[in-house]
Amino acid sequence: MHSHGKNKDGRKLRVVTLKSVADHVGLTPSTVSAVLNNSAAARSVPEHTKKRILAASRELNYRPNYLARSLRVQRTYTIGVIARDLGDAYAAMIISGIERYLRQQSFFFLTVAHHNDKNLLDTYSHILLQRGVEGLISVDTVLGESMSLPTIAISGHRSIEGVTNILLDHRRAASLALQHLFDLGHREIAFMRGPQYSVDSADRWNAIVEVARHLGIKVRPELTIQLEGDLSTPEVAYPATKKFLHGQKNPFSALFAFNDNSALGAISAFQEAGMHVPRDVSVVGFDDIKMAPYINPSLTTVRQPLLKMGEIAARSLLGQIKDSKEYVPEILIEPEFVVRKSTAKAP
Amino acid sequence: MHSHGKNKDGRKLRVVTLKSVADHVGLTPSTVSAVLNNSAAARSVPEHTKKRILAASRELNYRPNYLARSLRVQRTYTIGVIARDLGDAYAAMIISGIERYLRQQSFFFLTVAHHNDKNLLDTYSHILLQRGVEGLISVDTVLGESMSLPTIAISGHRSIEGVTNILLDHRRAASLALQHLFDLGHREIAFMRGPQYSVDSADRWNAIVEVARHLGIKVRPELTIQLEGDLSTPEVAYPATKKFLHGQKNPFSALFAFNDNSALGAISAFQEAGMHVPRDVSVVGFDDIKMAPYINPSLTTVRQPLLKMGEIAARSLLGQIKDSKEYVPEILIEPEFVVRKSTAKAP
DNA sequence: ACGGCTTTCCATACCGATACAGTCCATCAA
DNA sequence: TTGATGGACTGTATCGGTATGGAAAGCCGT
Repeated sequence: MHSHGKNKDGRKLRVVTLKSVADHVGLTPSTVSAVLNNSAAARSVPEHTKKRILAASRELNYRPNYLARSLRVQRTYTIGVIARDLGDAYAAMIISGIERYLRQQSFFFLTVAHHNDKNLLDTYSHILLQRGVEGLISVDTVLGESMSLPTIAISGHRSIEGVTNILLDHRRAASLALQHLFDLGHREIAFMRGPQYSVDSADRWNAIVEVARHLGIKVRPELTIQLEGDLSTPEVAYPATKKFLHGQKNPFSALFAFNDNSALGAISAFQEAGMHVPRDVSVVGFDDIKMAPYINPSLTTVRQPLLKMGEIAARSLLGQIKDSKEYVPEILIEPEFVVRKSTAKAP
Repeated sequence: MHSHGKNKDGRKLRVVTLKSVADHVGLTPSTVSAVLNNSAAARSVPEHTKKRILAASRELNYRPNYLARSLRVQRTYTIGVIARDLGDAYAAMIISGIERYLRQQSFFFLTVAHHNDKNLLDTYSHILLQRGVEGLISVDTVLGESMSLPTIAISGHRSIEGVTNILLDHRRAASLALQHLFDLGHREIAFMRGPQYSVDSADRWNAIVEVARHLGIKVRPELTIQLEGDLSTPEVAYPATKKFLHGQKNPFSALFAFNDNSALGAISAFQEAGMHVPRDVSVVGFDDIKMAPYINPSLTTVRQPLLKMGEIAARSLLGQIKDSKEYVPEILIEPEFVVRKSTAKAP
């Protein structure tokens, strides 16, 4: 049996505590603490004593107890991250971006996934609070009213007093995609609408409608594919597209998919129906996932800088926590457009 | 400006503490604590008093301070998850599986990413310890010697006293893939070798070599593609495969890729070189990522149940922590084989 | 009337740190 | 001799809970 921090008797192994360091140098915990934290009181401690303390602390390999310290100073250097699901690439990339920034700032994070369950979301918000997180980042999640902590919502799409919204400039995204298709001569374009639960869906859709009108492109209900289900797999779009194709009378020469995954599902369906992409139908994706250049045909898509969005969220949150920077209600992220081989001149 | 847990004067908002509940019912914190925790001492508290306390606690919306309680009882109900990178699908799926199990058990987890940096890994192990995690799960990471906590290594591939290794049965995986190719008539097969840093690489390779010998398939150095870099994108394999094809004299009719991503990169390279998959060359992947059925051609692959592996890791860890179950040195996970359209009869 | 037994609740120590007021001693000026 | 000053620490409260040995009050039997 392994020791697991206890000795053979099953008793807890004595850990190095502030007191043990103090005993070791023949001083009190107060003094040692003052020196180790280089606090105001440490000014009156002579250099040689400081050296002794530091040496002992290193020798004994002292590590302050996080719980005790946090309890005392009321800081945890921890934030909470709330996402729908941790397995999909969207959340994973954002979390990765968050991690990248937090790492530099020596913050940590607790992650929870609410799986579209309102109760779970509520419970988790409370538990995270209880655990002393100093701020929250939510990912593609509608939050309840007014959090009692600094909060950043990534693609939260709901303005809540005190919550900073980080969102992609969907108008610009729609504009990039549609202008590209327009320039290639496409006029009859099919569109995908994301599922209700994704808060990105509505904004994206509104932007599309607006930009389309501006360009004189019609958004026909018959040419609209409504998605339902898990966006993190092409599966979401494959059957929907098949159904859409079945008995489709209106001609169309392009599809603006909801994301790269759904683009992939749709392309599968098109190819199966004997349509060639991009000769017969052009397809534009959204996200620019890592695979996008390597699928066949490589995907023209709107790049959403997820890693960056995560980083910006973390930076902005810590700005409020550490430097008590004023909160800004909204941060718009600029998408890029990547032209590859899934789009071509309209036939 | 939002309130953020403080009132307008910037003073801390009074939180509901055990003491405030006690004051409210005219008892002491001890009594209230005993009742709320239904501890041994609560047996001697009469029913009506208990009711009063419970009611007050609910009315005031009392939530015990996690830090204080944890400090006292020396439990945090938190584990640490150590991965290389959080952005790639491999880690994301495993973490998702971990989350799924922890959720049921009301445990939480802190995540750290070491980015192949040995120092960072060491630092993080210590910080996680310091933060009182009750156990660790590492993902595709070589750990140092003997952790002082219950530890599960997913694809850690190194036997360390006290650490439970969870790993895919690579022999079985290789056998499934190679037997399939063999049955299709392939004899000259190209193989990919994963990068050094991934601890999965070596085991996988050894399994391949062994199974190949058993089947009478030659593993030629000239038909081996060594990968370096980020495994989470097809990019890792595309240039390597191009280079491999360039001036390749030995004929081959199939490729066993390192994972689905690299399979995708390789297929891209093949197609660009005018080779048709699977007519000219069959490709077998590894992992069965969500896209696998939807890429073109859909991918024949070894399915690695990542979600399940995460769950099993979490279950096994909590088994040791909560129920002090005996630790087992190794848990072997069975792969499945999924036949799709990237493999065909040898030409 | 008095020791013993319940019943009901409380005082206190403790977890491991930090913050701040206070003590003790030496030195120095008046 | 006395008071002031400064240097080098220490004592104690505190963060917000939990565990445990008592303690006060009432009742009972003899």
